[in-house]
Amino acid sequence: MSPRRVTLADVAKAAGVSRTTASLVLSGRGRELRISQDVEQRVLRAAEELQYRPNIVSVGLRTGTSRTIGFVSDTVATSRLAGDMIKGALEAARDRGFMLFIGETEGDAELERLLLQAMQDRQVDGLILASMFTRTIKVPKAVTAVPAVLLNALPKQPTPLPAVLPDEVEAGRSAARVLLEAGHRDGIYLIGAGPGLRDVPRESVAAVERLIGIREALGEAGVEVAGARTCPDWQPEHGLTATRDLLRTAQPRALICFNDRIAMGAYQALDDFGLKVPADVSIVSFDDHPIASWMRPKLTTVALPHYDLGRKAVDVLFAEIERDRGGDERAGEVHRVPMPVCVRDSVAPSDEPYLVQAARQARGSTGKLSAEGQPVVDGETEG
Amino acid sequence: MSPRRVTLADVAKAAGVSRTTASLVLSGRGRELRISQDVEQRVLRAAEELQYRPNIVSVGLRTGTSRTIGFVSDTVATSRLAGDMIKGALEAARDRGFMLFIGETEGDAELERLLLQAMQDRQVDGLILASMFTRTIKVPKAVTAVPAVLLNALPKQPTPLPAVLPDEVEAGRSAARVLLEAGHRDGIYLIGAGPGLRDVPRESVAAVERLIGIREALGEAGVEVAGARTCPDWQPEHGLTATRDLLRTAQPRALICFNDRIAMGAYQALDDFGLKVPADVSIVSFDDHPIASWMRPKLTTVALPHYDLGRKAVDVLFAEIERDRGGDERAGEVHRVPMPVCVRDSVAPSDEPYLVQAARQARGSTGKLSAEGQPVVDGETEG
DNA sequence: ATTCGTTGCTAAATCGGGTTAGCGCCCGAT
DNA sequence: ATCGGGCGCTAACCCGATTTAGCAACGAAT
Repeated sequence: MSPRRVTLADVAKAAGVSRTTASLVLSGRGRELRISQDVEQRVLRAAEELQYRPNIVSVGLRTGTSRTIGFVSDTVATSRLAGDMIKGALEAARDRGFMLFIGETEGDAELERLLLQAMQDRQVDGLILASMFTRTIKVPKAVTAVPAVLLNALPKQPTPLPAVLPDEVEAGRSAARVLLEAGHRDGIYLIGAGPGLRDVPRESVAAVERLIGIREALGEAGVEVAGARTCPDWQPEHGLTATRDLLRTAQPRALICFNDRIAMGAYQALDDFGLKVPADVSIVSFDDHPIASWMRPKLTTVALPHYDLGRKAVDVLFAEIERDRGGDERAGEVHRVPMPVCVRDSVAPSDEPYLVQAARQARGSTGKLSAEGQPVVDGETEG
Repeated sequence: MSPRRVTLADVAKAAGVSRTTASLVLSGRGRELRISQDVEQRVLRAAEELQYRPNIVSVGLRTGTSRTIGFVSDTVATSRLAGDMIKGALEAARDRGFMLFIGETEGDAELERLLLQAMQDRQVDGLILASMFTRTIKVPKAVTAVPAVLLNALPKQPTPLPAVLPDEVEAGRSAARVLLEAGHRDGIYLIGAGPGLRDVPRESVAAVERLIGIREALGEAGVEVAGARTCPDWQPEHGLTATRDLLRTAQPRALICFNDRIAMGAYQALDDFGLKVPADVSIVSFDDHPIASWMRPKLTTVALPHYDLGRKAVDVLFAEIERDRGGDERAGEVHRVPMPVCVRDSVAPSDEPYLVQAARQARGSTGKLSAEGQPVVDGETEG
């Protein structure tokens, strides 16, 4: 085995002082407690020479702190997307000298309970409860004992826990703006969700919020969504069939795909119909999945800021730990992290001059409106 | 704040016994140390009623164990591929009641040193040193103090550390076998590396080993590689250009791509030349990247068993911890984890009857051999 | 009646630090 | 000379467990 670790007692002996004195010097309280310069120097020298490092387990026992935070997620560690969340959290924690415990629950409540217990048995200073995709979660009551933050998730019941989430509404606005700024005003279709706020996959917070943003930004520009196809699950094959279906009856000039996997299917459907991206159809999407930069042409997409989410969660958690120490009570705020646009090659300027578009729109040759003012989509109106 | 945790002293008081007795009963040594049935029952009941859980930090201080292992990698947590490695490790550790510290070094030696220190300060029971892609690494000397295992990596200097790696040679054989069993004997080309063992990307252990396996399996069947294109980096664009280059001069019947990203590029190149997968050209690849099941047709590929690698690393680490306790010395073994074939839709049977192939081969119309018995590839022979 | 051995339990030390209370000592003031 | 007080340091307790050494009570053997 290895040689025994150097302890505070070793340092004290080497410096010819008591453990107390050594402890005071090394924790920086020497000045305050009137330790002489001479002794201070001796202790510091001894610690340096012996390469003393305090045993955090011991400190933890005495002070109740472990310089460790627990990162519990449903399955975040596994997905590349969300792996970046861990990376962000890891680095933010490291900046403060903290380590991360990682745990996955697989959505199993019992496992989650066990995991939270195991972490509290190890005296974690705080917890991050992360979700792989944005949604509402039931907060286990075990977390009340320790400062905690929700990451990429909203509490199902009202709790005083802060939450950190991507700013999906603003992302929706960004996506719309990308098309508007390229001059698109007509033939903009949605693939994956919409046109109504209820036309979304089950439990998808992101879908609703993106949709709101899209409709706001388009609405402010006086542009209507020409139509939409909802996908039950946001996988490439659904993007493929939905887009194929669309192309049989419509001639889109631009697609807003609700994520990159759907966009991948859309690319293929367009290819099947002999349409070129972006010359014939511009595409903007969400997530910035790694695949987005592999597709040809490279996909313009509004990125999920996983890394930033992870960092932010740790920042918020430390604030939470701080105020827990202070004894303050405060309600859980919701923090939104901006989603940046990754401009790549899938959006081209609309070649149709603005005035022509406007005239066409006035004549109502596309983007017909139903009685309720909602775009008519293949006979279905928003519910 | 929360109510104080229940301690052993609380349990002892409730049961009307000393802390010692409570400890003995709860650690299962009651029988052995002649504690009466009555007292045993009282302690167990008290612990149950108070919901006692031992404080692992305290146990750690006394026993020097923390029921925790450290998982240090260059950047493993971030990549989806390798995220599964963590998942496997996580679950294997959990099965034994252990938690995982995660750390990323980004290849920075100083950061690595700090991280290993931070973990040892927290009394980890063992370390897993993981690499994102298979390669040789310099083992930091800080790890000698604690049991450790290399994951997806080989030590640069000889060390007594065990290593866990994917069985790439056998994977190469598997890939070749997939084609052979589909009846392919001619026009098999490699994209990404080869044909010689030195025609590989820098530092790529996987390339060399896959190549060995491929050549062995083909050789045993009396089949020669028809040609190869080496890629400096295994990205889709390189697969695209390499395959395009190949198609200008050759008519492959099957491609062995050295990973799925290359295969993705190959698909596109074949499409450019109007060739269909698998009708015109069969493709088999390596890694089972998520993209493999999104491609159309779905890609047949030999999977990197990330999950199993993670599990295996933990198993080997526990064996290592065990023998460290026993005081045994043993040299670091290399453990190989099988890479399973994912049969999907990119390989079709060769439509050429076996006898015709054999006859053609006998006439030497393809697969010419150089003097050294190596296939001639566009004027370059193996070095 | 003393000695010895079990039986069934507990006091006390230990791990490695943090923290409180207070001990000598020297100096200046009364 | 005596007292008070700042200075510089340390003894001792604490955190929550494990573990060693040993104590009382009782019965059996000498």
